[in-house]
Amino acid sequence: MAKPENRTAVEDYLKVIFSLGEWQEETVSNAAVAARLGVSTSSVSEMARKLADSGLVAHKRYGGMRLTDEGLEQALRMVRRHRLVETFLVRSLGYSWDEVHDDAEVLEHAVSTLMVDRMDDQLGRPWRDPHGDPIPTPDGVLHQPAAEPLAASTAGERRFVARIDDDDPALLRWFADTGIAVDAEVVVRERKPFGGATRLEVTPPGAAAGVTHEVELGAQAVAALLVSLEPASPDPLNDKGCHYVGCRHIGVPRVSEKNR
Amino acid sequence: MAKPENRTAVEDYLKVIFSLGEWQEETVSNAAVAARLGVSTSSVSEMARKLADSGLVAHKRYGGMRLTDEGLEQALRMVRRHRLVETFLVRSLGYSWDEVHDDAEVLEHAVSTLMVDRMDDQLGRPWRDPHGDPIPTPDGVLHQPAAEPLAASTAGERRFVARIDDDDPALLRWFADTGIAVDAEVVVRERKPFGGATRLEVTPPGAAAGVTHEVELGAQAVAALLVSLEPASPDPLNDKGCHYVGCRHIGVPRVSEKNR
DNA sequence: GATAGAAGTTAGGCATGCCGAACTCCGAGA
DNA sequence: TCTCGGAGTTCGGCATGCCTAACTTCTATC
Ligand SMILES: [Mn+2]
Ligand SMILES: [Mn+2]
Ligand SMILES: [Mn+2]
Ligand SMILES: [Mn+2]
Repeated sequence: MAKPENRTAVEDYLKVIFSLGEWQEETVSNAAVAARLGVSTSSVSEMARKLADSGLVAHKRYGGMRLTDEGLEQALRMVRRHRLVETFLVRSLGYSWDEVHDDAEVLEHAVSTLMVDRMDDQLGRPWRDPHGDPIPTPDGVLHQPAAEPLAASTAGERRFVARIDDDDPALLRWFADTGIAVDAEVVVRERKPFGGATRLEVTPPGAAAGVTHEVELGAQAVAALLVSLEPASPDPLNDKGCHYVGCRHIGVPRVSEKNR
Repeated sequence: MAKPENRTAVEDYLKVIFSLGEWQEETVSNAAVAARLGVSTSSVSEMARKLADSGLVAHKRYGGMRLTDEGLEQALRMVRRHRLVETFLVRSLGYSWDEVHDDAEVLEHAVSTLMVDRMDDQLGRPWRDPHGDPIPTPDGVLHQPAAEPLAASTAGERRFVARIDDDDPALLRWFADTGIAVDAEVVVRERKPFGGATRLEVTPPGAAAGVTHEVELGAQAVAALLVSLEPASPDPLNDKGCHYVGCRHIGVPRVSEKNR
């Protein structure tokens, strides 16, 4: 029987460090990683040293840590796996978008590169997952849309839902019920003060023009939405393959086998 | 991040004990398990005690071990996962039959029951995998075809390929080239003595009647083939869902959720 | 029936990854 | 500048699962 070669701990740490580091601009605190992974800070200290020894993170004692280029590359590879798996489960196996995250969390450590390639082929090289999160390219570049929290929008502004936090399945189901999905057009009608509700006029994606309805979102729902000023373009906008204007590129492009 | 809940070691041991135990009729030796898993016999001794403590195997000190009903049920669940995953990789992701085994060996420990169900649905409830190995039913019964080693057939006898050992990818590719596949009809032309070659007349599955060719198999190739006297029936033969005459049923049928 | 060697077990260790408890650093406020 | 509390680290332990080496048991043969 083939041995699983358990790298799942390292892989999970890299993913968390990546996502906590504001896409690796900032240094990440020990405590934040511990909270996200649900482990103790002493465990994080130990792993930080191991990752530093392997050259995956830069770690200053009593300071935080930050991914090295090598660590970033591996983190992006895991993000790609996670999001491709989620997309596959939804599009090819009939999962709903609230069911995929936990399964993907396990599968991302188990799928071979062959399987990743086959899923990618079958899905037609998707560029984002069911929640709008961009899928890093095979050569390790993440196209980061210029999206900001819905909380930053004020009454009267029109936005497009770009990404939806997939942490809470119940919230995702509620969003589905209310027509809030990736690419939905939303106009902020009212923002009640002091953490009050936000009223939106929602045009679900693909709806006939003018088919809108109103939705009232609580703070938790608002926090789960990232919106962009301009809609996503189904086709790439330029030769870099960007689907959003003002898209940032994260990661050191890996030289593919062919180009070497 | 969800924790992987590493039960892969236990799962692999159960599978091996199952397959070595002639479908759990006999007691399995420590050394055989060690050889199959590529671990030392002392590791097997330790695991044997743990499995016995969990009630998954019956283990007599210095004697062999044998699966309990509970252990058999779990082993069959793993076999089902392995073979369904292989079938899925071939039919839905374009793997060839020599590529699937190693990937399935990892994935079988990672797929959720939801994913197993969805794959099963999408594949139309397959009853055997790409190598002809029967897939245990969801309620834990394995329909074991009455197949015997090709080595037991003598010149002049006609057989149908029922199962092909998937251990050696190179051998599988060679079989594919020579038209030997599950459901192929073979007539033994000659058996050379002293471990010599076996000459077969092969009718590949689905070939027009009379389209045959000759193949000469070495001992290793012969050992990889299980053949049956009568062809498999694509549709179930009876209300038990058997696809072969003389099919044996292994495993204690689990009462499904609905029937309880 | 004795006995050597094979088969199985136990003991002691290593590696990973986690924990709580105790210690150390560091910087913000007095 | 001093200090104190929170963040970070180290330490000893636990659990898995594997190993080698030494030991025990079983049995096949004489
Ligand atoms: Mn996810
Ligand atoms: Mn996602
Ligand atoms: Mn297999
Ligand atoms: Mn297998």
